[in-house]
Amino acid sequence: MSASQSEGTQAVDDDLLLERQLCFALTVASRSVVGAYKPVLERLGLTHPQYLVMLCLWESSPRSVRDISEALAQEPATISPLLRRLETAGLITRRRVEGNERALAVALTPAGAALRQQATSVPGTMMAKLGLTREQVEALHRTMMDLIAATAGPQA
Amino acid sequence: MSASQSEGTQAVDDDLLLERQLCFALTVASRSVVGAYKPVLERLGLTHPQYLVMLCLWESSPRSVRDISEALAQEPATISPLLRRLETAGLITRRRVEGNERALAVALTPAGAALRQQATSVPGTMMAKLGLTREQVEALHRTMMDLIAATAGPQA
DNA sequence: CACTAATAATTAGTGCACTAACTATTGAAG
DNA sequence: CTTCAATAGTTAGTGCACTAATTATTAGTG
Repeated sequence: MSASQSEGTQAVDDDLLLERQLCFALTVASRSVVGAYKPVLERLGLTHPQYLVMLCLWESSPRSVRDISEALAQEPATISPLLRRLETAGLITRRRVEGNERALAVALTPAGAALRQQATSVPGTMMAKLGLTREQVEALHRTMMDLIAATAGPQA
Repeated sequence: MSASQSEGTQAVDDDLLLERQLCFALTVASRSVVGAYKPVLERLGLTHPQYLVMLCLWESSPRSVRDISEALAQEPATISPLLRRLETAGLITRRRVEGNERALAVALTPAGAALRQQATSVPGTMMAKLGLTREQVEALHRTMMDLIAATAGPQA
């Protein structure tokens, strides 16, 4: 029952302490940070996942659902209803691509494009709110990307 | 090309690049790690949030809903239906506390307590799966706790 | 004691995320 | 050309997470 240590049972038991779980800290951190974004994004009328989709489209505008879902590392089934809500909000349009009737062209409306201006202040606001320097944000970002790579890693 | 430099607009625009968003990296990392747990926890018949509740109860068994919700940093409204499913699975019981009819005593059943044995291998399995050393896990954990503290910090 | 505050848990409603199943188009092969 | 597989999106179903509203009990105050 050991775990590469000399003191089998106790070490394994300690590993089951809630506070020691990386997965616990990670999910709480994720929810906390998303929660911190909430009031800021509310002023744009966006939820956090919707904000990510808009970031996506501000970078390049007519994109397919699959393209967006890959950029955000999410299932198309998750993105689909989310896009419907953004369309209802008047920020994007969904049209079939001519020449490929099964693909969808998701594009910004003028309102959606205009929202970008208001969004430019979000990263700075959040950095201030979290009390992080640009360097700290970048370090955290690298750490997260490494972790993502680890999950996608060897043989998953 | 950074912002602490002389070129204002460009830096702000760069901040809106999806790939640079800490919130993006963090949510993807969280989903990825939870996803990596999934097949491992499936063998215990638990989802990831349910696993966290069980960790909680393995540490101390008759606990109130509020107590659990505070330990997990989640709303009681989130925990409530989750506990109902754990009760249906036969892992916990929910009984009113005598002497305080509004509080609920959430306690492990023998089956719930027994499941702990099988769970002892989870942290080690996950460390191996992610290719992380104990030191790396601890460093990541500290980083996340710091980030959580930052969101709870100054004036939220 | 009656009235009110506060506390404990649940329910309703919205939205996100996943898997599995389904429709519809496109492309490839015989 | 027709069949069959691959691709693109959507829908259905389960579960998590939050806010707001509701019910029930307990505690405090006049």
